[in-house]
Amino acid sequence: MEPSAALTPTSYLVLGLVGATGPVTSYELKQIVANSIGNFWPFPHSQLYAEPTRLVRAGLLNEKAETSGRRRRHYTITSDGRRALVDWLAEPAQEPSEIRDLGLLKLFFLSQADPHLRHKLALEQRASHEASLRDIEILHAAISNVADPWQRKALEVGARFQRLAVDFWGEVADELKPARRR
Amino acid sequence: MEPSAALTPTSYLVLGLVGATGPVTSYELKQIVANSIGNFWPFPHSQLYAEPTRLVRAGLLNEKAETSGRRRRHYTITSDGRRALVDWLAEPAQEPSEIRDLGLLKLFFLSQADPHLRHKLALEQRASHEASLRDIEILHAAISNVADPWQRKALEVGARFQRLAVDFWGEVADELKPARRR
DNA sequence: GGGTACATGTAATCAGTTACATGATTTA
DNA sequence: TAAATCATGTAACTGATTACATGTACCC
Repeated sequence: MEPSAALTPTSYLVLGLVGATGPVTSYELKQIVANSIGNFWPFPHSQLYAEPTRLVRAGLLNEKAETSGRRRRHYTITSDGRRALVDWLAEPAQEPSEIRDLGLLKLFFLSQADPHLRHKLALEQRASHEASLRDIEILHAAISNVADPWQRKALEVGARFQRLAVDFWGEVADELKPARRR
Repeated sequence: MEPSAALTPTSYLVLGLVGATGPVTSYELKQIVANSIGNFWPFPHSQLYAEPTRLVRAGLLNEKAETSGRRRRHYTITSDGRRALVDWLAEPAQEPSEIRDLGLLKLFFLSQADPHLRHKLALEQRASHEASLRDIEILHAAISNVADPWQRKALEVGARFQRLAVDFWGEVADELKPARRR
C-alpha cells in the first residue's frame, strides 16, 4: 500500500502501456515499444521483464501466470496503479528533455579530430539521420490506423528531430567544405 | 596498456574535455559541462569525479594531486588517451540518437488522462520548452567569444530542438482546444 | 564570527545494460 | 529432423543517480 518510494520513467512506461492495452506479457510490451517510443527512447527488453515484477511488488500491477506451456505472465493494472498513473499524468513534468547523441559528442570535440575526417563525419551523420527518418516514416505509415492518436503524435517528434538533424549536419558539412560551395 | 574493455560516452566526454583544455580538475569539468553539453545531456557531477579515476587506471589520463590545501586532482591526457580519443572520433557513430522526455511520455498516454488536464499539460510543456530555449540562447550569447566553434555549433542543436518542441506543443494545445480556434 | 554559498569529494544503492540460456515454432 | 528464428526469461556486473559530508571562502 505504501507508495513504493519513487517510480522511474520505465515504471511509468510500463504502467501506461499496461493501462492502455489490458492484459499483456513482457514480450508484447517489447513489441509495442519497438514500434513506437523505442524509436527514440530505447528500453532494453530485460527491463520490460524486470519492471513489471517491481510494479507487482508495489501493488500497481496484477500478475496472472499461465499454468502450463510457456507460463507467460500476463499483467493488468490495479486500481492503485491506475491512480498512480493518473496522478503522474496530472502533475507537471518539470524535468528537462535530454538528447543523447554520440555524433553530437563527436562534433563537440571536432577540433581535436584529424581535419581530413571532419567532413566525412558530417556526411556520415547526415546519412545516418536520413536513414532513421525513413525508418520512422515507414513505421508511422504502418501504424497510422491502429495506434492511439496521441501515441502517433508523440512519434512525430522523433521524425521532426531526425529532419532537424539532417538539416543540421548538412550545414555542418557545408561549413567544413567552404571551397566546394559553388 | 590494454584497451580497458570499452569506454562509455561519459569516458569520451571526459577524455575530450581534458584533451581540449589541458590540466583540469573535476570541478572545472563540472563547470564546463554545465555551460555546454549539460544543457541537453546531463552528467551528474559525481560522474565527473568517478570517471577520471577510471581513465587514470586505464592509462588514458594522468593525475597530479595538489600536496596541500584542497588537494585537488588535476588531470591531463596521456598519449594513449589522445590516441583513444582520435580513434573514436575517426570511427563512424552508428548508435541512433536518443530523446528522453517525460512530457512526451505523458503525451504517449494522454488518452488515459483526465480530459480537463490535457490542454493544461500541453500549455505547460510549451512554456517549459520556451524557458529552456531562452536559457540556451542566453548561454549561447554568453559563450560566443570563448568556446570552440564546434562546441558552440553543437549547442545549437539544443536550441533548435527546444524550438521544435515549442512548436510541437503549440500544435498539440491547438488540437486539444479546437473550439477555441476562431 | 557566524552564516551562507561555493567547492570538492565519497558512499550506498539500484536501475540499466550486457550477456547468457533455454523453450517453443516454423521452415527447409 | 535439423536448423533457424522467435519467444521468454535470468544472472552478473557496473555505471549512474542520490545522498551525504566536509572544507574553504566570502559577506553581513
